[in-house]
Amino acid sequence: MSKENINLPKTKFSMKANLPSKEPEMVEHWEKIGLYKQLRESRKGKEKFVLHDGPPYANGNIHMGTAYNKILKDLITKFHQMDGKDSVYVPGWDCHGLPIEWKIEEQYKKNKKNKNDVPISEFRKVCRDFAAKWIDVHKTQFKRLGVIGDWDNYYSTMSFDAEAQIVRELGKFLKEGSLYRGYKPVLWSTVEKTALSDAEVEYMDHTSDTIYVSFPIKKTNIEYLNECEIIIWTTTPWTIPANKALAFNDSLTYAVIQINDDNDFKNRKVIVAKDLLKNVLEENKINSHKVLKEFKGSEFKNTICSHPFLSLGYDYDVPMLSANFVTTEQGSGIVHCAPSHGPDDFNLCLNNGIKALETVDDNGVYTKHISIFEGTHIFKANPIVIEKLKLEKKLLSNGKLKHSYPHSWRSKAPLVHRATLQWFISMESHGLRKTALDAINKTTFYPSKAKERLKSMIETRPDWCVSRQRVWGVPLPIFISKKDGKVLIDQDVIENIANIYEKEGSDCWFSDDPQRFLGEKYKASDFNKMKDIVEVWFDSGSTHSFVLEKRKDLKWPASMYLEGSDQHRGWFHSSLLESCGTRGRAPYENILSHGFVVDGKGLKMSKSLGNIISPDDILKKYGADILRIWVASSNYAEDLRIDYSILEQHAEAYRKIRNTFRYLLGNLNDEFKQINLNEVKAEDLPELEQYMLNKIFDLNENFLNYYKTYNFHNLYKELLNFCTVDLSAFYFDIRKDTLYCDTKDSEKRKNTILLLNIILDCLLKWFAPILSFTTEEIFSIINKNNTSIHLEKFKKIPSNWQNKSLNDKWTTLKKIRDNCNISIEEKRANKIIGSSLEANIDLKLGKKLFKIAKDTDFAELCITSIANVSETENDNEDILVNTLKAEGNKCPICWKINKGKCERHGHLS
RNA sequence: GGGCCGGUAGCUCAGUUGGUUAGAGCACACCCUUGAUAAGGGUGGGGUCGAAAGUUCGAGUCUUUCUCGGCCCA
Repeated sequence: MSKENINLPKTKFSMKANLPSKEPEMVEHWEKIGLYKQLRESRKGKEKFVLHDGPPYANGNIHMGTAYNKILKDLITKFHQMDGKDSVYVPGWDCHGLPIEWKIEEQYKKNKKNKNDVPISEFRKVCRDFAAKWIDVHKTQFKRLGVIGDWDNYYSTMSFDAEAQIVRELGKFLKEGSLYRGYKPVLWSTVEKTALSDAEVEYMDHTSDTIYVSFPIKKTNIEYLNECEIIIWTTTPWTIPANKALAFNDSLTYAVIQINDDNDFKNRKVIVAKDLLKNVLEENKINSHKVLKEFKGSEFKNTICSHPFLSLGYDYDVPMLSANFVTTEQGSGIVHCAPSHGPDDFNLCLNNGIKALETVDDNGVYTKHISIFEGTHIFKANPIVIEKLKLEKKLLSNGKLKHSYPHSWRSKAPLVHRATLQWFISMESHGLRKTALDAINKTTFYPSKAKERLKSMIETRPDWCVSRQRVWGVPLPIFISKKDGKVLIDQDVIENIANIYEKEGSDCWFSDDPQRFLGEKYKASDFNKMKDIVEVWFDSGSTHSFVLEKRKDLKWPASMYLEGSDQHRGWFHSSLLESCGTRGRAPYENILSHGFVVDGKGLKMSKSLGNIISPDDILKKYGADILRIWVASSNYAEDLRIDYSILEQHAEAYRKIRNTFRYLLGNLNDEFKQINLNEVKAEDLPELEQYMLNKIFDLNENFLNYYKTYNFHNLYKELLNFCTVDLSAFYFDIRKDTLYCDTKDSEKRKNTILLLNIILDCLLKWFAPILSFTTEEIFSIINKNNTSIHLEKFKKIPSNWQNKSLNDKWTTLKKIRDNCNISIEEKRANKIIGSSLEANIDLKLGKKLFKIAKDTDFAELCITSIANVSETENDNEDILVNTLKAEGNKCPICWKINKGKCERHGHLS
């Protein structure tokens, strides 16, 4: 008998995917048909879902983290779009900032060019071109991942309208009065007279003067602390004149000791940490001492000391403050704090109401705030400080220490922490912190634990420092009166500047006559123009204003912000503060934060570990759809593991899914027929088909629930299991007989074809957001009109497909089927049979089960030649299966073994 | 060093308010099939739930400590 008499599957849809070569063609196709535009038109007027893109930095090739982020965004955008919404996605880029500035400076260095010889506006032009170049590179790379968005009308923080709007936003804080001037320590080079960023600092060995200094206790709640002196140790004696506080650790134990040696400190009572006592005694060569008392650091609360230079006019209080940065690594366990000269010191003092002052000027010379030392260079001050401490009998000892110390990369000069004039947005003056915390409570977080993370950061963060002493950024639009040092606050000036930027960008701030920005109301000669730029977090924190609010196709607030969990301190944070400060609420309704991409063992990717995988590697080897499966199947609430064995697993799953589609297309001979689901008369179909409709209904319910809660890894698992368990191993396997061996006009076969059409339709749409390329490939086979799967909607599944009692019944039938398979397997292992069609099964069921299963054709269900079902005497749930070798001859068409004629095909045995 | 989060089969993930013998798919092994064929089916092995201690009649689930990892901060 020839094969022409049976209906074998036939399809153009190849088993081999060839994604790396096929996908780029699809990207072109989407571009050619103007898919993004069509998507917008197809949902005109519908409810908007706006996922506002967090701008990646326009620098360097994309890595796994960026690829993950963009694909996840694309999944979500597509899910909402297919759910019928107008799901708009406008990609953006973050362009200003130090990393680019730094890259350009490096290029200059290579070409022996000096940044300072180049006009700022020219330098900025090079930065601008650099960012633009990387935006182009990124765009191509993101499109290759299958990400659909408004690539032609992307946003960037360096566009003229963005720079203009950033000025307007700053203007709001300025007008309100929450933007203020203050001091903050930065790493400063007194040689180059400039602040340096972390990237410009190199650590080298340096020999410092060290001193042990005593601070007499002036006021205390604890009796035994009276008359005692606190001992501190420092490697920067020149900061002593700037001292404002002392820091201790609550949890450390401290000791009061009396020194008996015959020197300045004879009979004086000093305090150091117990764990450091031995060390202090040795270093200060104290030979004779007595421990008088031990106590917990927490007892220092409310203690106030006086400055060692008290008699020289340093007559202010030096409070003792609790700080967990105090350790017993070295020193005395109590740290001297000069808020102008150390970040720890600065923050601790700031939190305790002690403001930093400008104690040292650009050149490294003490200012008028430091009496006695005014005019002295700090690098020449150490011997003087030591000398004066000795005279005041406050110096326990001094010495030298060679240690790692920050130096300028260029001049190699040692750096110092120096308080500099900076601009801050106050968290308190206008209730910003409270507004932000309220806004967090009104936002939904995925996963929910992210809420606490953002909250605790907002609760404890200091005022927002928004100024930077750099050039590649939006200049702070601030003028200061020469007469009284007051900040010029005038909405007209702000608007004037913004209008200028809108036309030509912000480069002109550095080159043009200040009068141009001030307008006619003020005289430029009366004002100093600020040279600082705005820190880039303010740029990106303002994207909601110049993207969401300004563009007609978007909405404010965004439906969702989605970024890696590091952005709790970054974009989620800055956007929240900016928006709460200017608009009183968060610029987003939902936040989704995802973990970090790590290797297969959970370690972060690094050059030294050699575990880096680039998106490009994966695209070349597997294709974007495999990467998209990885994104969909991973749980973003945790870190995202990836290595080649994980990818191999997903590639395997992909093949399974692909073959599921291939079976559907093959048996439909690529002739898909759109079924109106509401017209399907479920009750007229065989039970197996009814059961499958019920499965589709259930799956669809789960699918929608999972998608609406952004639970993609469970959603994908459901879909995959449906393909493997319900379709491939069950429905498809059972219905092969009907599809291949029944005539085309058989009702049963027609019903199966109906189901295949329905399943193909649903499956294609369910998978489309994830397998963007493969579903498009299939769609192009069954739709000749040059359109796209992504313009479709999810199918609405009729509720009458749900059939709980039938589902229960078939769960039982499947259990019986499992038992049959075990029995068949036994005979197979014993070489009595091979194929299951070589078996007949004799099934004996307990009364309960018999009642359920008596009308079921187990030959069909278990793919055997014959199956008998009978009842046992028991009332229980017995399942007794006896598998026998089927006797007779094999029908050449359906391969069933029969003693007489084949029922369907009539051939003689 | 500090804060937060996490660790369930080789892998990706389930595991309700603490309650039978901790589940699924993939991978693996063996077998069948050769009419989904670089496919398909069946059966099976595999886990001291990161470690230890505690609370409890009972702990993957609660508490503490430790350990490993990630993010942020210093």
